[in-house]
Amino acid sequence: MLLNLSYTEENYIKAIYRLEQDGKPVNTNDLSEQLRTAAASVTDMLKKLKQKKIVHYKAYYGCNLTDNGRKHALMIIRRHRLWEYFLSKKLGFNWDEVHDIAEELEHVGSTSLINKLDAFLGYPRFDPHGDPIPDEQGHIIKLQNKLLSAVPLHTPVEVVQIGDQSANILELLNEKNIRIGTILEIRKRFSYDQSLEIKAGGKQITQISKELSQNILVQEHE
Amino acid sequence: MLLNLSYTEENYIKAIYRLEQDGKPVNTNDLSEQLRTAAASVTDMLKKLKQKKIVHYKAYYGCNLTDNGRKHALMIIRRHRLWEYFLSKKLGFNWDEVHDIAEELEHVGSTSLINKLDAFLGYPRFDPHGDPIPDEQGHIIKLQNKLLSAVPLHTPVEVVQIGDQSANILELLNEKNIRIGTILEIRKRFSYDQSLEIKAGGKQITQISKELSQNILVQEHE
DNA sequence: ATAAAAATTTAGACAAATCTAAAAAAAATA
DNA sequence: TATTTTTTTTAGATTTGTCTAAATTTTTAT
Repeated sequence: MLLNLSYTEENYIKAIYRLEQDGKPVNTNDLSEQLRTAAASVTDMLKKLKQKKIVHYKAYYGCNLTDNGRKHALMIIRRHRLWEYFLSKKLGFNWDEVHDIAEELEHVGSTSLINKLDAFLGYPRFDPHGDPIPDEQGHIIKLQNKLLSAVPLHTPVEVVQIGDQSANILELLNEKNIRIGTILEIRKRFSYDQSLEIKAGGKQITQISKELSQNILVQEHE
Repeated sequence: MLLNLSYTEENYIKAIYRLEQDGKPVNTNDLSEQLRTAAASVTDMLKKLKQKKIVHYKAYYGCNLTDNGRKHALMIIRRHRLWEYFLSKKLGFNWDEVHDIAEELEHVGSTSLINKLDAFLGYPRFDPHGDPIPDEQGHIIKLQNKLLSAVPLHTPVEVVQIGDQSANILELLNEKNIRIGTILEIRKRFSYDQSLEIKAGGKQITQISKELSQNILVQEHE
């Protein structure tokens, strides 16, 4: 049912999916930045993906995934997140090491491989960063998480997801002993740079920059 | 220490390693057949691999792996066989389904991935087809197995390895209930086509073609 | 030893994905 | 609205791995 796509095409689809979250069309320039590829190359690829009915594309307007394209995206994400779970839970990698390896493994396309891996792992619903794993049909749990930056003072919240997947952010969070499940509470908010002073895990006090606070997703804690 | 190679280059190295087993130089034509690629393309690639010091190559003569090339080959084989073991033992695939998937997984190059996978699997020494798995240093157990075609009549032997890895042969062996560990005994040998009549697993009588008998490796059974 | 056959390499072309530089369109600004 | 700036596309070139057809070298057979 789904076409066989090249490694490169899959990376474009993933990037479009990521940038598309609000329904608006995705710019060529934003895509070119996301993929670190010249804008001219992106234009070429978008024409190709249009031909394959993976994106809607109009010159000078931008692109969106078709229903079919979105299915592809969800399958790639499913593969990526299942491998991340495997690497972290079975092979003992740290959560800040799994992303790059999963980035390669996700392109191995066999459907039966992924479904058997899913079963082997016990049908996990979230990857080690707290992101939901789409099921075999491409259904994905929608979370109503808040950004830490939007949480009021003195309200205990639980870390449930990290927005950015770079090794850099995960290294920083490790340093501060913040991981999925950690309870946070904001003590002060500095309006000068919108940085925060928080209590992490019930005792440790630490400073959080604006950028970081916009990449930590939390839920209320009882 | 080892260079980063493309998917394609790795496939050439694997094919050369396979054809090189007896130390003699590998012909361009044999390689081109093995890889299902035009001989002219093979010539081009051999020049490139020579530049990268992966093969010794002289025009009209043939090629051999350098010591460095052989190290690469052993690492690719290590990755392939560890994935085959994982697919078969952990995910529950049949042994005739694992080869093609491992063929893709083997190109994911992370060394720490493979070493952690090895540990997770308990450092297995043989893959599901009975082939030895090279260790982290590239050491590989040399087996002195016999081809079934070379075994005398009425001598019980144990299947320890399958030479050819195609799904076709494995399907045929499944049909005949022959797998690693099965005890075989040759009952008759037909000189017309060198086919065999054998007893498999102590009771079942079945016919084996010459081709098949040259791809079943066995050891003496007590 | 010489001619015929087989194997291998060279030459030139092609497809995929990329690039830079220039042109064109859309958006922002005056 | 006219002009400038930004974004996007077109044009033409590059790299990797591939192909076919022709030329060359090696091997085989007469």
